Amino acid sequence: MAKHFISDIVEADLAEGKHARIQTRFPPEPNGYLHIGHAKSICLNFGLAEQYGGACNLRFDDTNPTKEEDEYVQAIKRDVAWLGFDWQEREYYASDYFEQLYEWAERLVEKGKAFVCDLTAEQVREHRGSLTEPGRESPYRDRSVAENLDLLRRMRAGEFPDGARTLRAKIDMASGNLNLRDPVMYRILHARHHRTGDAWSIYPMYDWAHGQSDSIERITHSICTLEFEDHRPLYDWFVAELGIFPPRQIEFARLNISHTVMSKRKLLRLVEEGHVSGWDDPRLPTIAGLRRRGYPPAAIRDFCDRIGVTKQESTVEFALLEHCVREELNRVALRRMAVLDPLKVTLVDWPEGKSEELEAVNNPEDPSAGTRTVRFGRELWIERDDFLEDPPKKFFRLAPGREVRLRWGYVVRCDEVVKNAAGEVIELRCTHDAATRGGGTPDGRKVKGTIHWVNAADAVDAEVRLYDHLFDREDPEAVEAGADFLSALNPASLEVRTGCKLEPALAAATPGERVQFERIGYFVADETDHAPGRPVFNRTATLRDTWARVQRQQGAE
RNA sequence: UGGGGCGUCGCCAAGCGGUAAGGCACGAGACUUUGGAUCUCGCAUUCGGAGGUUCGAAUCCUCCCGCCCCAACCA
Repeated sequence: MAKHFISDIVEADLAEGKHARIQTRFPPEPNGYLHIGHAKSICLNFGLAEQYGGACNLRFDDTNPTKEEDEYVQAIKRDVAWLGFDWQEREYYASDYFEQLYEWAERLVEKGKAFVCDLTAEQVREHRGSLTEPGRESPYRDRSVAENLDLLRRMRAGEFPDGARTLRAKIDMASGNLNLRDPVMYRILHARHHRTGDAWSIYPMYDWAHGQSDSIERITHSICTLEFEDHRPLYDWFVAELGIFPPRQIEFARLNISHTVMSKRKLLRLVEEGHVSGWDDPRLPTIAGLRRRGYPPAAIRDFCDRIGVTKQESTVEFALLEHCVREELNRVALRRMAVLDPLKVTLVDWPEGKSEELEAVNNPEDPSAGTRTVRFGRELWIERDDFLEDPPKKFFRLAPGREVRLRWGYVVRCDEVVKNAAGEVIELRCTHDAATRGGGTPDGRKVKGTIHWVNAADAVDAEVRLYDHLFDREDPEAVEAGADFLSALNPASLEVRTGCKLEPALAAATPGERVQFERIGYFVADETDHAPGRPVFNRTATLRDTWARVQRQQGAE
């Protein structure tokens, strides 16, 4: 795992003997699905624990029953496990600590450090002051301990309606740090909680629950994102007033990636307004989406390792993520042949009804992946892009009178181009060189081009989904004045192809299986729609395409 | 105009007073039965700016500039 300022801190703490072992935690709120930004935090927290011989807890920060659901905790658990991390029996919930939190709240009231406030939400806001002006103290700030205790107990007992009162910490209304201006600890909420049901009518604010939850779990290094830096003095204040175990909070910059959005609010909107098919839409940066897109967990972990951990706000190029995916898949994905846009080839010198079995390598990067047999016959499908009637310079594929090698098959020459009434090419009539079986050229001649193909007699039809960036620009927020990020949606982010031709081995793929379609890209059998009788593949990433670059250069000249 | 944080190559990111790592991207070449992969080579005389300290500064000091976060009974 990479070295960074947080691992430096951990190493120093361990070296000084400040801790015998470290304890971290990943604390999601179960109000949405996890995305790759969370993966950065998961890899960091679980990674540090693993690297330094500590442990990492999975704790759900479920303090707001109006937004949280069990569906989300299930999805989060599945995603963390899929990423390759194990929290063992350490699955905790902030709601498990509600009783302890409440006891501590009474203790602060008794110490005169918290009070029940009757101000409305709007009045609290008015009293808070502004960024440049100090706030004003609540008129209820000096209630007696006895009255505060009585009111707090009645709040808990459910005697008051939602929003009628709050419990507030008594700190400093003049602080330059707004978080210290008598922050709310409890609000009245008659809402059913996904775990505690109707047991509570008051719920702790995140700021009141988080630090204490860390303390209860004896978290040595409480790692969070930059926006909580201002909250640290408050967390430290609570812990000091309570005299409980003090976790050390360390903040790092959250992950941003180009061409996509990462905020839960925006993701929720894309899902709810139907701009994508759901939380697991393969175009989304959600863990579920990346999984369905075919991204291997190892690639995501590698990515999180490479981007580093700093306090610098940054946006990582999508290309780096894609590089990690390709690197992993290149190593492990079996090669298969599939034709996405079929053009018929007939070998006129090949006997009708005759077929041969050829041996094809499964993965040139991994000899242990072995070989498979592919059937070759008189009629074949090739990629329409692999033929050009009037080829430009540097085009190495098929053209009238030209030779090309059919991968693992024979070298063939195009003798005749058949067109329909509209003038479109509908078939190529070719001859093969019998001496080139398997693709070799015994006479030593160079055949520059090699193209993929599928035998028409046993090709399997399939649906293939081609994905591209969900947004058409690096920064989806960089839109015309008055427009929002939805106007940056890429209309071509999904292209569904049907009637694609697959070699038979692909029809047997299991959902979630990742393969390389030779010369095209990496694909995955869709985890929910793919079935033996109805193959459906999603494009994970294209292969690097040097020809496309050459074309761009030629076009630019 | 209050508080907090950050400014090193197109994008990430090392560097912690001794004279700018690495990755991605990009470009050139080699090799190739995937125009894939792989391999070589190139890519910041300069570290937001200006002063200063020092034999020596991205690293220390001063001032300035820019960007981000904070005024939910959200997290």
